[in-house]
Amino acid sequence: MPELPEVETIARGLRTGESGRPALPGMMVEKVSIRWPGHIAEPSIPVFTRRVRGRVIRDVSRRGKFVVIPLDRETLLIHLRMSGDLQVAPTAAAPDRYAHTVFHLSEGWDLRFSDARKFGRVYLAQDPQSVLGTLGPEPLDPDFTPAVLSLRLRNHRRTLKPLLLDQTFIAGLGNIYADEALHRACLHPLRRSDSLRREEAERLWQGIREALQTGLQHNGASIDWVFRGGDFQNHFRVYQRTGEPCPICGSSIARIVLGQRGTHFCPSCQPEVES
DNA sequence: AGCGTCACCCGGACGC
DNA sequence: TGCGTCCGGGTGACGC
Repeated sequence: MPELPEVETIARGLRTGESGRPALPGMMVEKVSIRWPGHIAEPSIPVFTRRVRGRVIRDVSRRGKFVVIPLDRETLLIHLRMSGDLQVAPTAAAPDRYAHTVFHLSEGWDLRFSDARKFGRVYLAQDPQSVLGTLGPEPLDPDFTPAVLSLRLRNHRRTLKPLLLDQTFIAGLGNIYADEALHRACLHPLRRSDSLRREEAERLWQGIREALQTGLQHNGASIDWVFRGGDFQNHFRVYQRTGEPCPICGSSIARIVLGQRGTHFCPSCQPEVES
């Protein structure tokens, strides 16, 4: 489940090049191999194949959990979902069995979208806003102030944890960083969004920023999906630490299910009543 | 309208 | 070995 820090780490690597692999900007897509049609969300496969051919990659960036690749015409948008990974590899090297979509680039290089669980999606859009338009604010953007978060929280009467996972509320958080952010903010995941006092909303803002920035410093977390490099998984405070001691107070980390998602928290640091 | 819940898409991991 | 179950991001259906 690549979330904001993992997607950002992947996007940076593709933009600048890494470990002997070239940077993507400036390279041309000579053709695309689609081994599993379900990967292509839009447009249709024939149209996608035709329109992407001959395009030059201008940049690689990120919006929410999307990898955004502007071409000289149109924009390629890739959502990695659960198990997706993007790698640059020599065309001559055998692709792994999950490389369902492969862009053959200039100079003998591939951009490979490997995705074991096939949840990922590729979009080719004239206007990237048609795909990204519903996303909420970027949590690390300077415009995302505590006041902005506070206002958005009060505009809903929703359970905190599922609200943090709602990409239209805030873009980029997934299960890991939502749990880690709530723990840092000392807020119970069942709290109602409109019940937070100003000081609590500020704590949540801080918790979100700290969790994401710490994840970024560790190049993201490597669990479940094939992702090399990141080691934030060794620094989780609550996520997937059910029964283990809270790093702050030593209490046993609890796990509940909220909105069909495993939710990890410290019952002592994150009391259900106002703190 | 806003909210919560659930099914669905997949296949790896794991328990029995 | 071979089942069954769990997990999860995002979307859409449904009911309140």
